[in-house]
Parts: sequence; structure tokens; C-alpha cells
Amino acid sequence: MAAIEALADPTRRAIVEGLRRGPLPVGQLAAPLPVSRPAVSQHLKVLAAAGLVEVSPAGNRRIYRLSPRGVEGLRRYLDHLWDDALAAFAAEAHRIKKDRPQ
Amino acid sequence: MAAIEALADPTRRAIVEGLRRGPLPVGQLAAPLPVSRPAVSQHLKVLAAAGLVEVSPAGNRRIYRLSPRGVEGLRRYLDHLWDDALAAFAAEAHRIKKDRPQ
DNA sequence: ACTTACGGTAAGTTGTGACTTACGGACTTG
DNA sequence: CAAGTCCGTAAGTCACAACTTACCGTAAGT
Repeated sequence: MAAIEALADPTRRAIVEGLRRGPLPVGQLAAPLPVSRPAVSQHLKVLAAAGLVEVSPAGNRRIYRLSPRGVEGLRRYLDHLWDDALAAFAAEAHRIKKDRPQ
Repeated sequence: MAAIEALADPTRRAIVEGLRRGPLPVGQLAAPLPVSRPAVSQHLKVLAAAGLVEVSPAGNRRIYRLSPRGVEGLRRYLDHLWDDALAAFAAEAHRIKKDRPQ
């Protein structure tokens, strides 16, 4: 679950939010952020390792874009938790109803 | 986004996994884990603050159960990212197709 | 070729958070 | 009421990760 650990950092979430509208080079990505450009580079490295972003060198610059693949794994994990939580609730509700039939 | 930060820790994910089958007291929750019981208590505090678990005192013990509410917020956030990423992809695919028609 | 822009990496500092042990409060049981 | 369980909190340690500045390679412009 590298993706959830990557998205746990607020700065990395801000970077991902910056990429929501479309691909951007590192400089434009770092400009509105309160941290230095090297910090953004390091965060992008983590996000890429987690499969959340992809890079494509374009001449002088490197364009980063959001990758749906990383998000997909996270969604599956949450669906997993969600379903089990609901099942546990249903089981407990049934048990309570059985023990105390109104 | 306290929920995503809570689930970033592997021990806390293990605790959540332990609660998937149903509610448990702290002792039984900590037993299979490689950390001490106080550590589990501290993690449960974080999970509760994130809305991922709920407590109900039962005599001597405290029963923890999974709460779907915390997961729901996370799912919404990921759907948010997902939809925008897909939209960006669609827009880019359309642009590429327009620029290089086959 | 020289200069300038862009961005990744190295090295070092620092705050934070994940643990430990020790303790105390609350409830149950004999 | 005394002894035993269960569990939360306090205090302290330690590793790590999120930064910084400095530096280097590479591509583009003049």
C-alpha cells in the first residue's frame, strides 16, 4: 500500500491536487507550494514509485501527469474495508435483534 | 483528511484488519500484533479521532468496532481524484487525436 | 561556444510520531 | 475489602521523513 502512504503527506496531496487539472512541469507545480522545488522533486519521486503519477520528458522539462492506476488500488482497499464493515454491522444488528426481539 | 493519515501506518492498518471480522476488546486486538498493548491503545485513539473506529465500554473492557463513516470520506476523496484524472485523460486523448488524426 | 533555464541528486538538520516501560483508575470476582 | 484484569495516560527514547542549501548534468536560446 505505497499509494496510501504517499497520499498521507499534505504536501504530496497538494501536488496531486495541482495535477488534477492536467499535466504540469515541476517548476509550475512547485510555484504555488510553500516548499522548495527540490522538495517537490523528492515528493514526485515518491508519488511515481507509488504509481500515482507518471513522467514524460519534454525537451528541457519533465511533465508530470496523474495516473489513475495508483488510485485504483486504493479504491479497492477501501471498498474491501467498507464491505467488511457493513457486513459486520449487519451481523451485529441481526444478533441484537435475535437477543432482544423488541 | 485525518483518515488517510491514520491508515498510512502499517500497524494501524493491521488493527483495522483485525476489526474486519467484528468488534474486539483491546487485549484481543493487541494479542496477534508485534507491538505492546499501550501502543495499540494509542493507535486506537488516532483511529477513533479519524472516525474510523468507535468504542463502547462493556464492563471491564472497551469494545472497538469499525466505523464506515471514516472510510466513506476517504472514498469520496479518491473518487474526486479519480474523476478529475479521467477527465484530464479524456481531454488529452481528444487533443492528441485532434492534433494527429491517425 | 557561452549563458540561462530546468530539474534531479547529495548531504545535512530537525521535528515528529511510533514505540517502550511505568503507573494509576475502573470494574469484576473471590 | 482484597486481589486480579483490563486499559488508558505519562514520560522518555529513537528512527525516519520532510525539509533546506549546494551542486551537477542536460537542453535551449543568443
